[in-house]
Amino acid sequence: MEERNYCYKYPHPSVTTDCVIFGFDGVKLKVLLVKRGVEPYKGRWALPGGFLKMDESAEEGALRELREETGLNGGIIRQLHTFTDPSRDPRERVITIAYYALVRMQEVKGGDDASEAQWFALDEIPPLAFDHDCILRKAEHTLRQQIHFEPIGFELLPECFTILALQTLYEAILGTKFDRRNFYNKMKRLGMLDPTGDTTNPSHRREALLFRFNKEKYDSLKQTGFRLEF
Amino acid sequence: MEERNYCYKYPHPSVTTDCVIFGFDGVKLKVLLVKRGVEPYKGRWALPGGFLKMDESAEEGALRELREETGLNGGIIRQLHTFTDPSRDPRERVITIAYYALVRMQEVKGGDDASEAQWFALDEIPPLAFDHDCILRKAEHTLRQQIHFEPIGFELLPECFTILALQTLYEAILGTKFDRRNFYNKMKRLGMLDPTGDTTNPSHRREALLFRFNKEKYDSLKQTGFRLEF
DNA sequence: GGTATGTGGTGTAATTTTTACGCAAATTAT
DNA sequence: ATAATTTGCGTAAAAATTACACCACATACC
Repeated sequence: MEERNYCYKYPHPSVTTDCVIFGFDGVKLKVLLVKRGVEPYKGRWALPGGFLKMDESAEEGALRELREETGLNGGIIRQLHTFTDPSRDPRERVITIAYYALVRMQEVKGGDDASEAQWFALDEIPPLAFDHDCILRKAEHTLRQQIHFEPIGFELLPECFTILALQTLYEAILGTKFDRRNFYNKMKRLGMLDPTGDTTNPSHRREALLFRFNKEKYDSLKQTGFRLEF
Repeated sequence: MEERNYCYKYPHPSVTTDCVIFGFDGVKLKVLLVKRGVEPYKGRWALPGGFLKMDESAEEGALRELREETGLNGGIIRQLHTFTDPSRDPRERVITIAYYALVRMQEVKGGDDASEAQWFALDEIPPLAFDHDCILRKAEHTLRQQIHFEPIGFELLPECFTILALQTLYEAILGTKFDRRNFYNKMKRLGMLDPTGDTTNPSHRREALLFRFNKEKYDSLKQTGFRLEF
């Protein structure tokens, strides 16, 4: 028989965490999904996540599930929203605390053997388990809002990048186009990009300068009441 | 004996909601607190809130608790953050889903007889129960961020207000000072304020024009990719 | 080699927005 | 009446945004 040793005077909901992991392949924004191995929604793609343990905070739980399911380690995750629709899980009352994160795809071993984790472009998302499409849309929206204030975009790029790569990323997130030269000038004027001195390997026509994000400069600018805008 | 009829295979945390209710008295930002009548923290001030029922969403639960504890009815609440520190409640594992809202103090019957609810200025907050001071600080920060994008400030003002009242509110929220004439010009240029034709009663030197927030105009402007800025 | 072509870095003039004020009318205390 | 305050409106200077022009570099092709 099944044991049910945890008893309460009043009913308690289950609590899970889910993570929306964004990546950028140089052209498109991508999201990391895992294939569910158990019911319900067995075989469907879903956001990595799972049940919260009693001795860990939600953030710790989300990071643990992420490590277990995708091999991703550490990194910064941000709380997105808590989804509480009483019928969002067909089994029982489950509320989920959703997080989102931005990672460098380059640093994640793609298509691992054991892992059932896979990157999907945002315009090619398969049907998802539970209300995960709703969570994903909320994360997209929040990312778009957030990028106006904080330089979180740099977390998606390799340490050294060209201005064009940065512009392409911002265009992918915001769904707009910028004038190449104005974008260039704006980034230069903001002064948060340090030239590395290196250039790209000449796969394209002309070599482009590589830059690095200067977080110290950003932090000092932020203190003097400055706003990152796009 | 105490009954414990709700049993699970794995331990479940308790889930509560808490609300940070902001008001504006024309000079300062205020927060609505309630005095706890039960242990733990009996007699201390706390955010209105309570345990989530199994058949209601967190938003519904937060609104219900708000009604029960402060008499406040309806209105818009926004999810703030979910607090999950395993030791944030001395009794057992409790996570809380925090909301915040902006209400017109004028429409709330102040100092009710039965109710133990009371407004406090943000710089005169008493010691709070649990981690409620942490929740409050987070709400302040989020409000400051939010006010840059959405015209939520109008929810704190009476339907008709002077430009000066609006400016005082923005200054109270953001902690800055604006030039009176520039603020005036900016609001006029944005075109979201409709003159009511009326003026204030002449308690002050000169009568001031009363305006009304034009939500339709704001919505149409937002569609054309406009940004509210301060 | 010489020419065409796509890409990368820099500059600049026109326009718009922000900032810093001036000023007069309305109202009230003295 | 006079002084003091508050409100409404305007305007010139500074700064930011926008829309481009221009040339250097690297490759492809003849």
